Amino acid sequence: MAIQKIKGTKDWYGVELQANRELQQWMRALCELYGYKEVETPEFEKTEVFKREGDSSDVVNKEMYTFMDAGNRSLTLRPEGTAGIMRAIVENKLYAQPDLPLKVFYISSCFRAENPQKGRLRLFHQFGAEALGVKSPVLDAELICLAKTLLDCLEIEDYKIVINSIGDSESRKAYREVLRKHFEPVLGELCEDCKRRYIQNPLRILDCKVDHEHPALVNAPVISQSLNQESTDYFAKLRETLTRAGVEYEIDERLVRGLDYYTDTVFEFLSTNPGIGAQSALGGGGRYDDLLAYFGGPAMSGVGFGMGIERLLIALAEEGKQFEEESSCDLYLMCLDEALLPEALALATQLRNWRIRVQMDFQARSMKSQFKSAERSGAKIIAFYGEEEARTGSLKFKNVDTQEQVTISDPEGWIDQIYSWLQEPEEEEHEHHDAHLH
RNA sequence: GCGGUCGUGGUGAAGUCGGUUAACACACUAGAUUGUGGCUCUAGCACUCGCGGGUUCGAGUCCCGUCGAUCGCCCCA
Repeated sequence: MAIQKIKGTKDWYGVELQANRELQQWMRALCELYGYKEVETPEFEKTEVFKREGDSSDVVNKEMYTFMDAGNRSLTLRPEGTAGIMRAIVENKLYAQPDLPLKVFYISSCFRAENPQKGRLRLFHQFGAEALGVKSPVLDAELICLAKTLLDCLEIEDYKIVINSIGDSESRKAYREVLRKHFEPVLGELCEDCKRRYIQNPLRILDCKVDHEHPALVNAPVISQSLNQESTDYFAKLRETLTRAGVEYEIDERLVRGLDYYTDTVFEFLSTNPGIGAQSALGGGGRYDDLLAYFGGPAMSGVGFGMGIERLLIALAEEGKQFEEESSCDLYLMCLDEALLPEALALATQLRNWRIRVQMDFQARSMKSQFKSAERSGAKIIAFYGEEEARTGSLKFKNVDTQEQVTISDPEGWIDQIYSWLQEPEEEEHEHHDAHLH
């Protein structure tokens, strides 16, 4: 059997690749607008970059591609963007700059050993931004604005923003205990998953789908009651700032996120389109107070978010937003005699030197076949090169839309003719291949 | 990692209780039409049904395994 790609990976080509690139252009353009600079870090790092002491998240504990190199060092393919960025910031002392916050962004591939499904691949792409060195709810809000603006620019409409505060690590620890106490009496009535969550991470019981209606869940204490004054004020300020910025959001007291390093602010961008599948989070992020220090940097607080590029693509497709396949050819050169092929290539090269996108036939096939190829290429102009033209040192041009034909012997004249035809905007739609995203 | 569904050409797919030549459509190639396409007509286009094994006189059809896709769980972007 033919060799197949690895499960959960994807080959990119055609319109989908084009759509992906277009997305990335928007990301870079917006980050420039917001003053975030691009950073690129290696695809793999020492395992301890991602795996930190006491980390309970699945992403880190069971979904990493970890292997030993020849020197018996444990290396890991990055499962998320933030950790590598933190390491790079510390290693290169990027934090040592007069103007804080330090604002960076990345577009990178990530690897997670999960079972694939819609919106979840083993090798996927994340766009993320991080801002370090200033702890302010206003900065949290800026990041949310950046992510929101991206979705708006892409014309994604079916989404909502949910936010929450999970407080500092002490508040969270306290809340965990409150929850354990709350659920202890009814533990026997909860599902198997919840019994496990009770031990591992009681916060997760809150968004259980099975026990959703259990009175103990409905009446569960909310985290806001466990927050200290500082965190409560911080969250209030964030809400105020978002409202002032015209950002609509919901508060979800049950929003807890999968990575362990978050403190205070957490947020998610959820697609509300029914076609998105079970993996409806387009992006998410939050504040982290202790991450930079973990890597040996100063005790700087940061905020960041990540967005799944593939998920954005799915959301766009599900909302019926299509990318049009661009024509990649201006002129199709028809060569009518096999003996003239070398000369035809010379002509094509000459035209290409004038920045005209030329495709040509390499087999001197029948005119009919060449016309078909020309049509498929999307070229607005066809140039004929056969015995007659070779004899007179000329080229015959045909305007595909108007059927107009002229024979021109002077190369300067060729260029003038081609440019004049190409610059005329053709109103009539000439078979624009509607490009679906999948 | 676990569970459901699925796997036939370049594409969409038909294939009846296992029965011998794998339908149909689109696309593609060639010709009708030897320097002007998009219409029409004609012809061609799957030594083989994801892969491996088994049952059988006979398997695309049944069984087992495996790989992959898809949907969901867990979890996450």
